[in-house]
Amino acid sequence: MKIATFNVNSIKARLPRVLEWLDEAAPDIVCLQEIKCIDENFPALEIEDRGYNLAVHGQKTYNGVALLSKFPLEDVTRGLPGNENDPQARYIEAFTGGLRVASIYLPNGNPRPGEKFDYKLDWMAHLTARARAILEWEEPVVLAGDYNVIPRDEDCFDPEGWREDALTQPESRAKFREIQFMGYTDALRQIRPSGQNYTFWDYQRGAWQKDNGLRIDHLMLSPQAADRLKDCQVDPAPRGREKASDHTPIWCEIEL
DNA sequence: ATGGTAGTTTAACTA
Repeated sequence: MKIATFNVNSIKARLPRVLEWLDEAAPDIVCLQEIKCIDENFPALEIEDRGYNLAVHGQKTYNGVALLSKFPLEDVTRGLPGNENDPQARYIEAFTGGLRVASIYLPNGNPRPGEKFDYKLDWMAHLTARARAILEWEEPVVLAGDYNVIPRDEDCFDPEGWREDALTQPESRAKFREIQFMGYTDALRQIRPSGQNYTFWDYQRGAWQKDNGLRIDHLMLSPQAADRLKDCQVDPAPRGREKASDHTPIWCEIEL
């Protein structure tokens, strides 16, 4: 079972890129973030033509997440349980193909300090609570998406330059580690304990050409998923194409 | 010190 996550930065602007990536990478389950459209405007026909079922939690202009799966999507949850009055569409979860999968678009949190950073930490507290609740069910789980957290300095091209950024703050990193300490495994670091493995390069200042990247898109696995993890890779190719997203896909293979 | 890019939307926000 191949599970991928991809922050597309507008599904409308990115549709040709996403379709060609689906054809070449052939993931079984896909978590999309920043679709930037309401549910009715999601290009469902083009995706369903590729054999995917889909569940969308959309929003006008900003945010928006979706799940694609070759298997039926059951028990679909839109928004984080316990955070029902959150106006921002950043979480969708479902049971599909024998796994529980969530597509996560965690708040950026800049500028910091301020209400954006407070919102980020509050949102992470709700995510942590959900992760803990799910863990008790002892299912294979993949919590995948754009976490907007650089877990360690080695995951950033310029740690000193990013020292004041919301993505590297001790509070952000501590909440990310809390998910690990309760029992979730960072799939990429399980398979590749060291090395860059960036998933994001800014559009500005030639970041892609200089390989000035960040590792902020993560696949977090419950023990029942981690025990069956076979591979995990960043796929940098989509970032180098015309009309690319500023993120690139990352995927893992789980033998169920 | 500023600006550099992209998307949505059409001036300003988010990233």
